[in-house]
Amino acid sequence: MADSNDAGPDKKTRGFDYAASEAPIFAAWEEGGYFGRSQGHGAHADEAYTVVIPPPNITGVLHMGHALNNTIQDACIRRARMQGYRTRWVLGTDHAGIATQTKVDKKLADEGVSRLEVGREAFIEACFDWYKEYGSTIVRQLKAMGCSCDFEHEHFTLEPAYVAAVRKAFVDWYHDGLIFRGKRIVNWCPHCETAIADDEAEYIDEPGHLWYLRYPLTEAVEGVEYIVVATTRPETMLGDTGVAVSPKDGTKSSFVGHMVRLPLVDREVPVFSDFLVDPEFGTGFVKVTPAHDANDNAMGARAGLEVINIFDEKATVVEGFGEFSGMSREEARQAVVARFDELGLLDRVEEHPHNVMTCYRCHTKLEPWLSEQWFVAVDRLKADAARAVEEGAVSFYPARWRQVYLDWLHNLKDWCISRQLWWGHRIPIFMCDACGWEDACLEDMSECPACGASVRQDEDVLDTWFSSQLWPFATLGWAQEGMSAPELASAYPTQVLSTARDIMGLWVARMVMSSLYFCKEVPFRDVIIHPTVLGADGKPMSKSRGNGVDPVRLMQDYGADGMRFGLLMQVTGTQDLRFNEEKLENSRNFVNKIRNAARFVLMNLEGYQPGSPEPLTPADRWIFSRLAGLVVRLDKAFESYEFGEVARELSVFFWNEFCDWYIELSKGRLTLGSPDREACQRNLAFVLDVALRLLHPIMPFVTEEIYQDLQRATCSHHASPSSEGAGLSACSDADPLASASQDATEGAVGLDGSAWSAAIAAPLPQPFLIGASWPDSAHLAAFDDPHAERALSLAIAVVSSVRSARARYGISPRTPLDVVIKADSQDCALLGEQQQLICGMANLERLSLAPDAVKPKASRVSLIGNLEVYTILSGLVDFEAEQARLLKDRAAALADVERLGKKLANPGFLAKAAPEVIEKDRTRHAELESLLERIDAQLEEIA
RNA sequence: GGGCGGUUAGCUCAGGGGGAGAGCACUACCUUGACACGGUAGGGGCCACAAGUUCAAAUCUUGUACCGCCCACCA
Repeated sequence: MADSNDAGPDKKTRGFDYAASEAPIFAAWEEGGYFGRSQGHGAHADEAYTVVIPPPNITGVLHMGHALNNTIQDACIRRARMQGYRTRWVLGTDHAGIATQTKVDKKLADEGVSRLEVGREAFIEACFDWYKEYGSTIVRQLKAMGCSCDFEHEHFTLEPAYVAAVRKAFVDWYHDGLIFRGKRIVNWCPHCETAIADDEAEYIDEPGHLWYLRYPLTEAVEGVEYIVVATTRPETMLGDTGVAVSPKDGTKSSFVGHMVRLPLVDREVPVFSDFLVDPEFGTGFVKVTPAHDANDNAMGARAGLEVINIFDEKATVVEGFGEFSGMSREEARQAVVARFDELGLLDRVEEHPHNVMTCYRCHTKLEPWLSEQWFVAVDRLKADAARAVEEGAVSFYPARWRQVYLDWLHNLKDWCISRQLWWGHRIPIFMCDACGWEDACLEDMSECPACGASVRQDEDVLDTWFSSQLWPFATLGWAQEGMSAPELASAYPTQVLSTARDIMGLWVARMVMSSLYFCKEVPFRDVIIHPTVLGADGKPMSKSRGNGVDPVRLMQDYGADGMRFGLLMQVTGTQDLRFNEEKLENSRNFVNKIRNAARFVLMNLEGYQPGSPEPLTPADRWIFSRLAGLVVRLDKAFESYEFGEVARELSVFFWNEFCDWYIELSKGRLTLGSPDREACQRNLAFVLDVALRLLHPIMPFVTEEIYQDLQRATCSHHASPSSEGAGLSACSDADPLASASQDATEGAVGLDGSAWSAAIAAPLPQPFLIGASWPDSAHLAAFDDPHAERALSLAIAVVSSVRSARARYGISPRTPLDVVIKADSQDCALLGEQQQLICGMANLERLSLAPDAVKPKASRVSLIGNLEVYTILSGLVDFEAEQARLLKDRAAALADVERLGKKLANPGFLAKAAPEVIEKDRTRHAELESLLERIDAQLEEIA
């Protein structure tokens, strides 16, 4: 079939059609109305929990970063929904100015027309067409992932309400003096013919040269007739209007105030000093070109230098420069250098690798270019944005991003917001050429309010981030109703924002700035900066590297659940995430394990009688206690957004505790006629039910599917298969939760019963797990049982040691064995309670326990803490192997005894260590010593 | 040039002041009525290096090396 090509060579292709099983579940949620603002229940019924999605670009398709980020958000929102918050995950896409314009440009070019030929209006129409055709791709992919966004209210940064919001923001800032027009150096892309923000520029390392040029002084200074400047861009000398030296450089102070005669252009320019000059670099003399370098511009402004622009918008030398006029940047460079050489003014040339700024879209080298642009003055805004974080109104996870955010703000300069594009929010500035009137207007203007002449609107559009910064509140009705919009009044600020670190400043900080200004409120409480997903080679995924992985393919191969779990498992505090597909195999296997465990439980529920879970056996008490502890740990991990921790806890509990031990221990109790079969059924159903709830935020599909089956299987009335949904209808009046809840209200229910119902029962029976309640750790705490946990861990150790003995001596698991355990009376009692359990799991004929037991003949000993476990080996025993094993154990024990002995003989340790630590080490030392003695005794017996 | 992160089993990575962990891979056994995308039992590591703090360091501090990311005005 089709999957044979792109599946890896060593991949086991099972061909399970995950999409076919997941899609109907998603459809059922959608029909059930779970994706809008949820109603809320329980303690948090009045609290809103809102998340806004970082709007994907309409040019984008789902990549691994999205997959991770949206899994994180969905996990948060699903858990919150289950906890009873009134949740809503706001969805939408970004018009992505340059990115989209580039795509549409290309599309038109393929059709043989240019943007300029079709005109502005038609071009924008073509962009909207493009959006309609491709913009929803990523939304479909989010659905495939199981994301529980509010799909019915999808936003777009160029929808009418959003356009109004952007316009209002611009007008308000303009009238408050925060937006101004200025002639400044911007990063200009001569290919796209637009300004590019600093953050949008990409740096590439390039081999280059440092040209040393001689500038003759108009009169010699201390016998020196010319000075030498070093430059990587000799062509810009055409626009030089000064030469700067460092004020710290005493050797050059005598030049300050003198003039040099600039070659080629016959211009006299002054030598002056400025702190920006690094005396160590080059010759210490810096040519200053105020029109073509940001630093030079700053220095020029301080020194009052003339600003001479030598390039037009295509970076071609403008008129007035003789032979150089009309040349490209590159031609001009060659020509200038050649002329200097001819004139004997080229001092020398050095190799000089350097960073050059390139356009992130077309990778043309950017030209620092003086042009008229609109700016946002950030000083006032950034102070508030910094304070919000300093005072804890916004928290970062992991916390160290806080400093990165503050540093970014600290270094923030005025923000160039105008772009010379067509696709985007057009700047709402209207100008009258007749009388000079100008204003920012909410409504389009056609005639001048001052003189009645016709007005024109600024041609430029706004930087995409200008609109993105309004995202959290522009999507909630701000433009129309301000802060009294229902969603803003009741559900703002949003709870958590999850994003990649590369847009920390670009987007996160700007949202804080704009929200504080317009809403007088932070936009979100918590910011999750998730790890960057890297390729298997540890490098960022990219097409050119070919190390990319397609999440859509991953969902085909591992299911959405498998991908989600596998991704979250790899989220650990701080790191980049080197994506490891093996982990997905692992989580797919986990999904399979869950399915099979559920199948086991379900196939054993015949004759199920509803009722409360009762911890009757040590195993029951143990698994209930583990479950109670699990919920506490999960809550803590979720609250600190430690998703890897969440995934690991779930896996250990479900697989290593529930499946490996509890289910195995249940098997004997489930045989027909077993006295506690019904209790065991209820307990299994209970643990499975709680586990499904805990797993659901990460693995929504399987858990929902099983939940449906579990409800049906535990439904006492075998309720009528209803007509709703595609086979997912629930028997709502007979699910285990409803039954439990009824039991509880009938009174006279024991502690455990009420704990169950309080812990998991929703106020109303929930037909879908997505709407069921999150287990309450406070109520489950009634199941906490350290005694049972210790008892089971002891029993597990005994069983493992017997199995180990079998494995070493090749004794079949089916051969029953006799075991003698020597233990103190306390442990004897503990193990005595679990005689049945141990015999069952280890397949023992007889198990005897006594404080004074002696080693039986032909037995193999294993020592667990204070226990001596003698497995009687009736069959063939290889005593040499046994001796080797004992010798190895002895060496290990001896090393530990010596180390601990030294420690305990250390007066410093005894004086300063915590008493409980000393006590623990003493105990362990004693244990080890007795272990050694016993090993020696064994060795003697064998020898 | 600044800042941050990483260096732990063959591989990918958790953990984190007092007995080295997981998954994969590997070895042996097991097709047992949930699951071979499985089970049981194993083998495998002076936790990058060096100094320091401490009674005690894989864990804290500092430094070094290497890998990676982010920011920056070196003409």
